[in-house]
Amino acid sequence: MEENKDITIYDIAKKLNLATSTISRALKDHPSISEKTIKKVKKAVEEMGYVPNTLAAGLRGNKTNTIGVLIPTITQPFLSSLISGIEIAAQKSGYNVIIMQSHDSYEDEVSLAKSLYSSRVSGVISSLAMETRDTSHFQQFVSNNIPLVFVDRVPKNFNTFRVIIDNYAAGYKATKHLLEQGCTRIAHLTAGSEFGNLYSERKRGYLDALKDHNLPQIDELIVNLKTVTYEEGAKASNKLFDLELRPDGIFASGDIIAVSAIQTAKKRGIKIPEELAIIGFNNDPISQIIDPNLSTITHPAAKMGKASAEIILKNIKSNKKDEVKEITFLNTEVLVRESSKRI
Amino acid sequence: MEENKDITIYDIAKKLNLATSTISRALKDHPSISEKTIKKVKKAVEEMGYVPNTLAAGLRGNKTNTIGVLIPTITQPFLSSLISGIEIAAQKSGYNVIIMQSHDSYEDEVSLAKSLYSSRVSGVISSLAMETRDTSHFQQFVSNNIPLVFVDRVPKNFNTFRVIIDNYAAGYKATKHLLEQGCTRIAHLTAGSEFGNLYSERKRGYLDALKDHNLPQIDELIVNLKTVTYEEGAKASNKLFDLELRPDGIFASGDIIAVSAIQTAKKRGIKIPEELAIIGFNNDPISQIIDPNLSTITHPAAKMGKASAEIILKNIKSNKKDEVKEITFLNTEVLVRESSKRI
DNA sequence: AAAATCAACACAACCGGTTGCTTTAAATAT
DNA sequence: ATATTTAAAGCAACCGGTTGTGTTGATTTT
Repeated sequence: MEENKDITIYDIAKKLNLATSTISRALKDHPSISEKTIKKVKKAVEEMGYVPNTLAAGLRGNKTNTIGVLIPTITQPFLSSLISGIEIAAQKSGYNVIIMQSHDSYEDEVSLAKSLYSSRVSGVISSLAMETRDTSHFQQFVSNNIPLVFVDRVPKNFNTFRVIIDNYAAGYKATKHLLEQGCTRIAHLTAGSEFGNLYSERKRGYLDALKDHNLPQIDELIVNLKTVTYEEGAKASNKLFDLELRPDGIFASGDIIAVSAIQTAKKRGIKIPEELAIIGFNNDPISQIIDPNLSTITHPAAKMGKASAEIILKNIKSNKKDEVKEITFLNTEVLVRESSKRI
Repeated sequence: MEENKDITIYDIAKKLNLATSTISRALKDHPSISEKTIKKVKKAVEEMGYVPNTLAAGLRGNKTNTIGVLIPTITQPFLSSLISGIEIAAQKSGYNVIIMQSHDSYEDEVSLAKSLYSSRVSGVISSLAMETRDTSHFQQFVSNNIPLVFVDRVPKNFNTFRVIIDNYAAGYKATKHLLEQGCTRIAHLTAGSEFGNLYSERKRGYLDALKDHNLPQIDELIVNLKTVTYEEGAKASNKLFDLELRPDGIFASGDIIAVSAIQTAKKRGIKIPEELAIIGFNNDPISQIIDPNLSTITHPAAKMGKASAEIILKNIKSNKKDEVKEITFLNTEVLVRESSKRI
């Protein structure tokens, strides 16, 4: 069992009769090392199969070239695209991404945040867990000058970078679109809590759009789902379809819910979009698979990831702890497809 | 700008008039530290807000409690579920997961493997990039006793752990199912290379099933896609539907392709499953959304991730470098839904 | 030719835990 | 009362790069 010890810069230094500091500097093309030596070092590195130990470098320099991402789950299309966007931007700058899933649990989020801090990530990007109300476990990053970006589901009162869409405007646009298609009884399928001001903002947009078109708020047309799942969507849809006065339009705050509504409606023989126009939210892959194709609101996941990563990269080692951090708004668009196209 | 230096065990040692070694041991409930001292230390840790530095610990101990995952992308449902499975198992044992995407590029894979090695991960789980032919960049892990698990798309000749499904059997089962539904001209939509023996194995199963049912291999019914995308699926499907003798069944080696085939067929007015039975592969979410629902082969992503992680955890620090590593096979099942149900 | 300048590299402390070995003091044995 | 064992904690090297400060010999300046 030969011990396969790692090659270190000490081994290279010994072989070339140089100091470790010279090796270290040569590897980063430091100007005070001669061309000749740099070449010699790099050749030896190649031959001996040296691989730098980022732990040692990180420990000494107190930085790790790693961005931590703390999100509810990676299996949702929106979030996996978000990560992908982060990852591509990070990789381009030589940064790695370490991903942790809170599974929407507050307890896990707290513990994982501590773990991220322990591993001395250079920056953190997070989308809050559904359960989360108190966000003080993120304070450690700000206090220690580790750039922190909240994305999509963000806390309201926390002075750090935020990358979001204008959920209010998006909700307004979605509803307005249905109104323009001639809908007069528009239902809204929403979810979860008022925290994270995601669904609640969309709902606010929905309500204001109605008001601006002189339509009343009808409470029985607004259904609040416990969880954003297909099953809950079907349950809520059935509730709507059982009403004496059925809605002629649905704005669902998520594509899964909208798809569920479409299929539930189809089972009942309700014609889409003639009798019922439906618009979703997110532009998930399923929105293009469902028949009829689902109209939806675009949610620029990859762009949001990219923007978040770039903010992190720009603010690493900036030492502007106490400044007011900007909020980045990304655009959403109404994507009109078959499920809502009446005219 | 107050310098917010991290609290270290030195700070705690100083405050309590103890040695750093005592602090370190107290934090891990070492038997040679008294209960009283342990309590005192933990209280101080709490009060002073000490957070351990895993870099330092990792450097000293040459281990990091981190599992590296190197896969083509995380946006495919199969792969994001795989990661999720890995992550849950890892988190349970106090391990973190660092994820890197090769984007199916060989060059990226090589560079990311080096990066994973640099960060001294305790284990590596990888699914090969499409482009990859040579896998010698993974040798460094095995040589240094870092457990390596290949999952799903695995190399043939590399003595390390592998977690896979029996793609041959799955391809056979899928085809057999179509045969049992009365299909006699079964097409096969496959993809990519012969390397990674993923699609090629499924195809072999397809061919053997035909043979066992005394049906000939018809080359015009076997279409090889360049990439596994909706568009390529549509193109291939149209090619099939343009044939003089159209197929009456399609076994598509992926749900996206199958869904694409369904929608292409529907556009042409081909009745599914009456005129054309279709079965996919993976059991992606879209398979339940498409109308008619897609029959498919289950691909136990989360289980495969869990199994991979458990193998890593079991083999960390085992020092059995030269042993023959086992292959883990997970089960697949034929999931019969509407798209293939004729009887 | 002596002094000043500079290129190129060496020295050694440092980052923050971990761990084998030693020391100290209290408890037990003789 | 002395020797022996044991519990509890201290000492210091170590992991592998990084970096501020020195050192040396060669080149340039006056």
